[in-house]
Amino acid sequence: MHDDDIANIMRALGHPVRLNILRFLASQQQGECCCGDVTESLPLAQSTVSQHIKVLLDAGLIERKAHGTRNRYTIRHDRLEEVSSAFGGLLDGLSFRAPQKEAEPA
Amino acid sequence: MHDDDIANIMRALGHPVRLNILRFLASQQQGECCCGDVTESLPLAQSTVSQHIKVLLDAGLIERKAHGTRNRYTIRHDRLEEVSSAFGGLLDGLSFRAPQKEAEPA
DNA sequence: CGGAATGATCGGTGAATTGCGATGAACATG
DNA sequence: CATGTTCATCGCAATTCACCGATCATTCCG
Repeated sequence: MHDDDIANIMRALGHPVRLNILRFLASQQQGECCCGDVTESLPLAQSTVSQHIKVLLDAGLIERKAHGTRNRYTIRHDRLEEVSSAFGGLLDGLSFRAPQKEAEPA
Repeated sequence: MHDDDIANIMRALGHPVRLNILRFLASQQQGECCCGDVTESLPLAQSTVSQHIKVLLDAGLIERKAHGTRNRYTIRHDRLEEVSSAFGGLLDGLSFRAPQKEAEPA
């Protein structure tokens, strides 16, 4: 994963409403979870929620499955794994300046 | 850590230049690392770099120490730990909708 | 004290984000 | 086919972001 991808995903995660939506989806996982449900759980207009959902979609964090007249959204756990490891890698890279040598000064 | 804090930090991490700056700081850790050094490593104006540094500062990800006429910047590893665990917690919360029951169906 | 260097901050510009209501496409149902 | 539901998308306004050059405060040095 490149910096741009990571940055993209971080930006997608960088809004409290979006975190809320993700959490809501996670909590509803097994059942229905359409845009309307999400909208009801938030003090925002439907169009705004749809917008936020689109950001999450574009970042690849959620998935849309058409289901009759509704759209069912689910979290992409596979992607979450990737994000997790990319983030871990990022933090690793930042920690104590990844030494070039294979052993630390004994 | 609240959603707003997490979102804030994610937003701070949500720009490739800022990731670059962090990495650069990490790589220079032991020595000097002032704004000028960072600026030289990027195709951006000094004021822009300073701006990005401010974002990282505000997010608490780096630290400024005055050092004569220069400012020395360092990564706040303590904070990075916090971020790491907060992020882990977030992902945990999103994974497989944290079951209410203490045991899974055996 | 008079430069020179460093770098934060200010003002400005254009692009992107966030929010909204309104519209329109897709689908189910009578 | 007409109607109702769901929701993505389209303007639109307000705010924030990213970037820049210019300026100003601080500090060092002669």
